[in-house]
Amino acid sequence: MKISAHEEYGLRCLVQLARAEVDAESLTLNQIADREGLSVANAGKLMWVLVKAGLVQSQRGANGGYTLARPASDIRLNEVIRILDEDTVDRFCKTHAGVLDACIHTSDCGIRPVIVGLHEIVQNALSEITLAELIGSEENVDARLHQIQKLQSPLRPMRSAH
Amino acid sequence: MKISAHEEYGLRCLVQLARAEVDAESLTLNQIADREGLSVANAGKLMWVLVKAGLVQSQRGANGGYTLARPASDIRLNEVIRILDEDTVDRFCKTHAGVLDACIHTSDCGIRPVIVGLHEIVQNALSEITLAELIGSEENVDARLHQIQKLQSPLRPMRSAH
DNA sequence: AGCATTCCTTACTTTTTCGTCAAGTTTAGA
DNA sequence: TCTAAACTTGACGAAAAAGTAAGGAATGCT
Repeated sequence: MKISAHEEYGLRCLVQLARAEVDAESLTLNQIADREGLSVANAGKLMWVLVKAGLVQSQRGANGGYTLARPASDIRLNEVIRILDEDTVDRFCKTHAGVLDACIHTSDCGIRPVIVGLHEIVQNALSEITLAELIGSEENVDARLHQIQKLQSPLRPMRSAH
Repeated sequence: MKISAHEEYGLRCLVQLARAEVDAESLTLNQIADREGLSVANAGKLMWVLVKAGLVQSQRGANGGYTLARPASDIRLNEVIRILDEDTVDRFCKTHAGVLDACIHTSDCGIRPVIVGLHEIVQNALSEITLAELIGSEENVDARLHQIQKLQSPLRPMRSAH
């Protein structure tokens, strides 16, 4: 259960754009790559994904650059992650079926809902955070995260099934 | 934000052992591999990780096999995932620092707490589920997951920082 | 004791993912 | 129109993950 390089880098680039938005500036590819320690080519490919998804606007030519398509306060992290994931969505049992062609658990599978449910939980948590909230100081972001986490109340155990 | 093959397969094997525990039986490697559609070699490697971590007990020789080291109702999924992750833990900014040696955000980073916080949220959700709860019917497991998800109350927005 | 069964361990091959390079296309300004 | 800045795209090579194979060691049964 880890976050991929694509996801993290994409998120970082968006945060840079969110910071630039405060001053109504646009960022060039070189600026973004520099600030995030990425190669220009890699950052370019990453930005293209975000542009294609409609999250970022690009302006070509001299004095061009990238800007957020919407205010940072309107962009929620679940949308960002969904875009950067893209391909990994929709393959639950299908890809991890092992040697078999079809999932061996098609009839009554205890694993599938766990996989799906976990993704839902993560998406749910992410939808509570906007890009704008990430440009604050580290302490603020940290506090925000723990605020979300605390609200997961303790649960009554479920009766054993069978 | 996806689950690796290791994690899913490992979880599946544990569920098989949990089912066998109900009848106080032990499962051989071939049985596990068969039921999960994995190659024997691959399942063997997987089981070895679980044995080493103390989650599973193994008995060599004729009539040998694998059994859970503890009752399934005592094994929570966060522990399972943590074991199967192992190597991916503890590398937040460090591994994804891009071209640079050190994280470019060491001073005041908005991304790091997000990465860490997300893992905590996932671990939190997982700690509410035990292996025993996964051997029920698919509907029960699904209901259980949504029960957890529902308890994430809506949050008040955090004031913008700066 | 010897044999069959089963787990344990190491090394290797295949596949996927990640990152980079290089060439091409579009735009803005002099 | 010409030039430079900037984005776009596809192909390539390196690194990591996933899966495979084979030999070794322990246990129980006859």
